[in-house]
Amino acid sequence: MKKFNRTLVTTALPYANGPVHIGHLAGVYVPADIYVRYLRMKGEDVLLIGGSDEHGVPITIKAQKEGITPQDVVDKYHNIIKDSFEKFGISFDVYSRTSNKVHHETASEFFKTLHEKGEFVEKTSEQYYDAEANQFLADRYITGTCPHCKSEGAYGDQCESCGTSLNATDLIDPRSSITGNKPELKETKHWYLPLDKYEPYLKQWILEEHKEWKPNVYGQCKSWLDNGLHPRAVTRDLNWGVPVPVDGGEGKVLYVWFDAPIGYISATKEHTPDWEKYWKAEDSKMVHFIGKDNIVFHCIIFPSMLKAEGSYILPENVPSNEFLNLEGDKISTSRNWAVWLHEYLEEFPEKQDVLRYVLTANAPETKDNDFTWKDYQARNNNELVAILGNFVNRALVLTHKYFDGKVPAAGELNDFDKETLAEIPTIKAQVEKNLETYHFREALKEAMNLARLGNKYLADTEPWKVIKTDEERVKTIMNICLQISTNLSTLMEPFLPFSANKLREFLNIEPLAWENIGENVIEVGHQINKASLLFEKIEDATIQAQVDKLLATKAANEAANKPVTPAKENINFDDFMKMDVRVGTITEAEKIAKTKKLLKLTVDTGIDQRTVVSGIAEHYKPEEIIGKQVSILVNLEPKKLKGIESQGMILMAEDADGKLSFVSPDQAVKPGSEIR
RNA sequence: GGCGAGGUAGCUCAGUUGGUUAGAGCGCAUGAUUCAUAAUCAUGAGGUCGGCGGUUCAAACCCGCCUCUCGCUACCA
Repeated sequence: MKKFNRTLVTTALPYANGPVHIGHLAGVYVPADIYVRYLRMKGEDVLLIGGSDEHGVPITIKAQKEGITPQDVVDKYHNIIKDSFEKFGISFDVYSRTSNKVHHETASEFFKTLHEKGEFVEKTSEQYYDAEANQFLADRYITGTCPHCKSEGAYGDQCESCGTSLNATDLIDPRSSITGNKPELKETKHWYLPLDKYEPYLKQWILEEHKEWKPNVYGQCKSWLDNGLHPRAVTRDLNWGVPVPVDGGEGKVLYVWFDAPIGYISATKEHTPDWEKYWKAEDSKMVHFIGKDNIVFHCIIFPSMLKAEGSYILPENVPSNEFLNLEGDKISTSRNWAVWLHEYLEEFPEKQDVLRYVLTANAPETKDNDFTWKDYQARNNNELVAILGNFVNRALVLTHKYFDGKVPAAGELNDFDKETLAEIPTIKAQVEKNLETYHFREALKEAMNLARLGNKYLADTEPWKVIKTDEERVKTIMNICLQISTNLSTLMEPFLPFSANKLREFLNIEPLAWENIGENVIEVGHQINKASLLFEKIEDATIQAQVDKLLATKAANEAANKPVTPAKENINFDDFMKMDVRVGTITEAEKIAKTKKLLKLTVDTGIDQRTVVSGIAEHYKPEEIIGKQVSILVNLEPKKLKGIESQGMILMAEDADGKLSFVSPDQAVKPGSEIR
């Protein structure tokens, strides 16, 4: 194995268009923090780098919506995010931002270097341009009718209604969302990084030399590499970002994904004039902590950029977590389905470690996981309170009770004492092994075993009984319990820094080095402090309040967030009368094979029995809708879908969250009844 | 559509190069215990390892097909 002399740890840059939530913490920042705290305790040279990603189109859209400048948006969220991380004890050496001067200079230099080396390909293409707003339109700024499902309001890059990804030029009747005008096509030049050029190198580097990467990361890279890489545009027509620093770059900025990872470099520069040794020395190890949505950027694109530049090292590992869900649903900023860190800090003061613990114990390391408040409560009450907090409390209380809080001297150790103490180095080794291979969940579990060991030791030695007959023996027992407690304060430091600190206060000791674990470091006669509680039980009412809050916020936001679609143009009565809508009864329903959404329905329209293909399979099961009365447009011209002729259309009401429901008469009526 | 990851005890997850009775934590049951925030300790129940088929003396693990979940996906439509 390669020997490294220093480690550079980067954490994905959170996008500064909203606060951060538990998903961010669980996926990236807590594991990264555990890792660097561990390395620091071992006395290694390590930097933890982070910062806010402040460029890109969504920020300009948010600014426009709120009537403020993009800088206002990022200032606001950068401060909230930075503050949340600090309060959760994420021990950044530097937490920077991509809108600052150092970064603009660094990114600009980087681009120029590649440009001068001839690493870019320049290409001209046609893009939509809004003449009135005098700017090119990013895909997200163009809406129109989806060429596939014909629904309106599709974006230039994707139709949210049918999920298809699109090219802006495919949209029917495209509109600029800035002015509402019809945009025109205009030629524009962009710089592309020819990823295909680095493909052979990347294949060797990842597929051959980094088989130890996590399966999700390795698999994703392999998928990309096997499919072949293509040149990728690294500039955009936009005015918010790092300006393209070469001729012809006026009015253009670096693509946010080109600019953001360079943010790691700028942040390091900002932190230390010695930044180059972390980025360029062969004996430096770089590790990127990211979420699974970032894999391709950190494993393919950024390495290609670094390779193109030529003087940088590439990451040694890219531990990427999957996603954390919340109470069974995907975490979503726009739907406000999240536990926000700044809110948690207010509502659960002094409980940072509880969340750190729960998120580590249930981290989405191998697959998406679910965070529930009930699990949060259970882990706090049954693990932190009952196992860790309780053991420490027992040890301290007994020491005060029998020996006035002075560490007693151990007498001769019996076999059980020796066996117990011998467990400590074993646990230490297990924790190390797991931390070094990025298995934080397992590492934490092993660390908790030390507290379990303590509880078992007490149960087996029963000092509260022995004290009546053999005080000398109890001195030995308590000495060992205090040794375990001391070791716990060190072992838990990477995971639960606040509690480890509190425990040291109880024990009245200074921070220790990782290598002290397993050594007898607590002095005989040392006075310990009066114990208070390391963790407190969390009551049902507290948890219920959080669940209620979540549900209420969700409901409120759904109502407020989704504006009702504006009314369409007026039509005359004759137009309306052209539509023949009837009440029909569903008599048969079956799922159409190999489709996600489609059901084949047979409907009794009163006029006839007819077949209708309807995209409702995600909302209704075939067996539960038979006999249902629905509204059906009977004179829509037939259309073949998946080889089945659909003769009409079932009318559905679509809720803000996309949920469909039938439009049905509120009492049974005869099939064929007209709806007017 | 193509591709990737995942589907192991009620819940959350381990299972090394295929090798005996498939493990852990939480939850549950029973017992012990009272120093401790009714916390702790011991014991136990609970699994056709997503489904079907194949390779093998031997499959949770290798191969094929199917299925469910999550994700990625092209100047493809």
